[in-house]
Amino acid sequence: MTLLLPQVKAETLRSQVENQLRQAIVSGVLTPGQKLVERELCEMLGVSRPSLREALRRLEAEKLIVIVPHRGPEVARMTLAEARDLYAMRRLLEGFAAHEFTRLASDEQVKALAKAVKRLREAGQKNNRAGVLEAKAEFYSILLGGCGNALVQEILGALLSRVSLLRATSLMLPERLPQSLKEIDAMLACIQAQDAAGAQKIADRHVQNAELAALGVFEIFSQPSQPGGLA
Amino acid sequence: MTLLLPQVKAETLRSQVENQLRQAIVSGVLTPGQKLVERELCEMLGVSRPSLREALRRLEAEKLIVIVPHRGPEVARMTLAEARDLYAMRRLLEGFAAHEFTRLASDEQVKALAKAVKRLREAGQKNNRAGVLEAKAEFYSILLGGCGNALVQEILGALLSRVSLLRATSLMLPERLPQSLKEIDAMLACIQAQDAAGAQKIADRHVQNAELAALGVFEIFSQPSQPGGLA
DNA sequence: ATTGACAAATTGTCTGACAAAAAATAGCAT
DNA sequence: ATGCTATTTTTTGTCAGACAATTTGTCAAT
Repeated sequence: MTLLLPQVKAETLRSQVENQLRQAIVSGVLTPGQKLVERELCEMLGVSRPSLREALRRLEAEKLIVIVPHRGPEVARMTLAEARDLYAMRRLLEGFAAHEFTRLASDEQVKALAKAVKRLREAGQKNNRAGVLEAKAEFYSILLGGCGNALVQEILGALLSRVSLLRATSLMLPERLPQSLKEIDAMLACIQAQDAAGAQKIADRHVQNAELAALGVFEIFSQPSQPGGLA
Repeated sequence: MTLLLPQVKAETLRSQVENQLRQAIVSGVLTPGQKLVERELCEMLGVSRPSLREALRRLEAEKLIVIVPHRGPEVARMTLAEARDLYAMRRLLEGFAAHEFTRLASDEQVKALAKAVKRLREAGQKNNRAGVLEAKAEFYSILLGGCGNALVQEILGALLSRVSLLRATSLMLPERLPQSLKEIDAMLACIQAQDAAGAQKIADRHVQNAELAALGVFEIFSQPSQPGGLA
């Protein structure tokens, strides 16, 4: 009789901690290079050390944090080389996803994608930052969900999380959005025209342009990575 | 004065446990679907539950094990669909690696690759199973190390671990080795001839053929996945 | 055979503890 | 004051023990 709407939690405490920390990292509340002290996080999140440490291990495996033995965890920092590698992977994987989506997606999925693009454009015109991010997430969700390969979804999802370790990306949005929208429109057109190769090429170039924009400001925001700075 | 060869451990206990379990899984000592009971593993490895559980979380993030809340961890099983997705990724990533290796590798790296191929062929002729696996690992290590993208190395490494969850791969070796060697030889030839596109194409086809061989025997070894078998 | 209640086993989580390593501090010599 | 060394403090790595919640296994009753 006690079952009207149970199943509301169903989530283990550890996974909640994991999600909170992940969210804090990708949203920039915890910044790259920031040291994470276990005891502080425990108090902050209201959990015990074992639960916290298990969550940290997951995030470490995702490369969102780095744990040096006996020195503790800190939010991962990305070097320029790592950023380049990451964008190269994105080009490969997003190109693949666009190609396969074109081949395999149902009419409904294509329509849903078009709808997401429309919402993206509207949010962009209104300068609605949160709306843009949301619509973009929706766009990726549909694209990856419809490309017929769950692994791409999994891997690219992890990569996109890591992208947020570059402070550049969120700052990049304003200027590049119009150009970005044009590229996405072109991609959608190819998809609707069943031009898989074209969609792939555009997706590839889209990421390439995003890379140029992001890495362009990389130097400016370059964190004091190694203590080798000379006078 | 007590320092002739310290630094032998330098490794945290948790990471040792992690490595031992990973090794046990990829080598088939722990078989897909096998239930892993925490207490048993603790006794077996001589560590406490917290250390073990942290190691399990890492392996869970690598998708080598699955942990269902309140039901505990077990060695991951791969469905046919997952295997297909995985091979599609391998085609993409190994093709990319071959392409970039051709472009970027130094003469020394190309020579080292040729040497690894030679060792692979010799081990194959002697029917030396362990030698083949070792040479193949060496081959991949050089290829990925020389492709100029550490991320590919990281991701493909994880994928190759998962491949061993298909019992097929190790059993597949005997018959397909000659054909496999021919393909690798051809790839090496393209690399030496600076034909990046050719090397990529061959790498792609190589993985495709491996997929056919592996998935061909998939049905035979198909584990009792879901309890939905009807009479 | 199916169902249901009960018992056993296992996981999720917490507390407390301690050695070892790293970081911070103080003290000393220059 | 500056730089180096030694000591204290902090933090992590690891363990033991405990307990509630949940799943799994057992067994009787219909």
